[in-house]
Amino acid sequence: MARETLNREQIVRAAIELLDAEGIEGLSMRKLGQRLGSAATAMYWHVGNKENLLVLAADEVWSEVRLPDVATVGWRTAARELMYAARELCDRHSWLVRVITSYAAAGEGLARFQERAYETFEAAGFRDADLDWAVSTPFMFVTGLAIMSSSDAAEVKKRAEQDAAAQPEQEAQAVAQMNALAAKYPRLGASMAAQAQRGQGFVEQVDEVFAFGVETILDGLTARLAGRSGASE
Amino acid sequence: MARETLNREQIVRAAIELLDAEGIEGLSMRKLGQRLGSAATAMYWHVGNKENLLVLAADEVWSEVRLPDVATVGWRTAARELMYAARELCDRHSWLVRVITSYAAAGEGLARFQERAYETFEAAGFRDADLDWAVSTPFMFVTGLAIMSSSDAAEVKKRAEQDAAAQPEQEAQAVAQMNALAAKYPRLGASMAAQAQRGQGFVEQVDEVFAFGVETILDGLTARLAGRSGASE
DNA sequence: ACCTGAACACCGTTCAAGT
DNA sequence: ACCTGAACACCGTTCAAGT
Repeated sequence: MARETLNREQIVRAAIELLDAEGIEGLSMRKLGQRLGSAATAMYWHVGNKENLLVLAADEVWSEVRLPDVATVGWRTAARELMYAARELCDRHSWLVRVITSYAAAGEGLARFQERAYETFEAAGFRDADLDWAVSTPFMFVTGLAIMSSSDAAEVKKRAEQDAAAQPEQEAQAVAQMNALAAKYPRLGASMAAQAQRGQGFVEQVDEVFAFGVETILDGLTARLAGRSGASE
Repeated sequence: MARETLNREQIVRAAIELLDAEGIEGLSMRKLGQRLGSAATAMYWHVGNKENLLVLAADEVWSEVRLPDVATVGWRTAARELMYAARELCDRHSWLVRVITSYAAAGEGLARFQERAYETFEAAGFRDADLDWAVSTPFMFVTGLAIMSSSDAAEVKKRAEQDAAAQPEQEAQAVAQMNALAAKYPRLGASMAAQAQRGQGFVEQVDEVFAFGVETILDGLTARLAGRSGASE
């Protein structure tokens, strides 16, 4: 616990702990300062500002991710493993996906991950601009799914349910609106009813949606490769 | 301009205007109150709180979206048009994608859109849980891409560049880091160099990435349909 | 080189009090 | 039923002053 001076690494580590524990809205410079036994404003010297601190934290966690060996498992398995690894990372650090604004603006941790992605899709047979696009497509899907299933989202939902439970009048109104929508939009209603009958909420379904989406995209990429001559090695 | 009392619709409309003009960080209850000529706290009676106001605003803009006629254009075209329409909506309202936490928690505007999506993928031949997943997959991709290319992201980037320009020392450091990454991660470096040579930044590429991703996913869904017996009508 | 404390300009939200 | 104003408990950030 004893330490001479603050440093950047230490601040980033503490920020990640706080983010993991309390989510993106739980991080404030004052709380972080308290955690580090410093004035809230001490961090500005080391990390510039809060936004930059978030970028540093995001890059740091990217380097946790385990990378497949493309040469031994083949491109399709490697691509699948990269997608699952990215999703798992977003799951473990629910705030990560909210920090990612642009993959381009990043450091060592993400670069390492991206390089392996390039290697993977190059092995598949993609070249030049096609290669860029093939790398991007799966990770836009992962990002979108992570946004939907981030625990921030889950927390918002839980809170909404608690509020509703606390105010039975509002709860009843929400149910009435749901029923009205289900009646007006029959396919949506049927899907909701089926999910309710299976006892599946969004959380249970999300793993299956992810698996479906991953295979769909891999199939789609395979189809694009097949649509060319001599593209695959 | 003269009006008797505030109402929910009016508040939501003003919020959308403010959000479109200044982005999600430009919306505050105080500014909104000012715009409406009311006390900042007057809105609480009508919309409960800020989060709920954002949800109402998001649902409102969803009803702007134009829906294709599945019966006349066929499922593949309809699916493509739904994806393009959703992306265009996210482009026009850069804050939308940041408000969407879960598609499930929504109202009339989104329900209308989703119903057409269900209709589209049902026409393609998907049923039951597969239908849910087929509907979800494209929109997770759209969401992910919208996140990356949201003008909030663009603004963050622009601001970073301005900061860098103002502080040439930092600028030089950033360039040095980029070069170091490009050297360490050759495929990434090659891609960056190629993009620079083509004079393409992220903004120019994103339309092409989107087009590629859309066709990839449509191909992937087609492949999944073909993998079954009698699934397609 | 590194840190503190006060200060500035904001936030969302509650709530008694008004009409 | 609807609105106001003051107040509370927060924010991120700057900057002079200290060591």
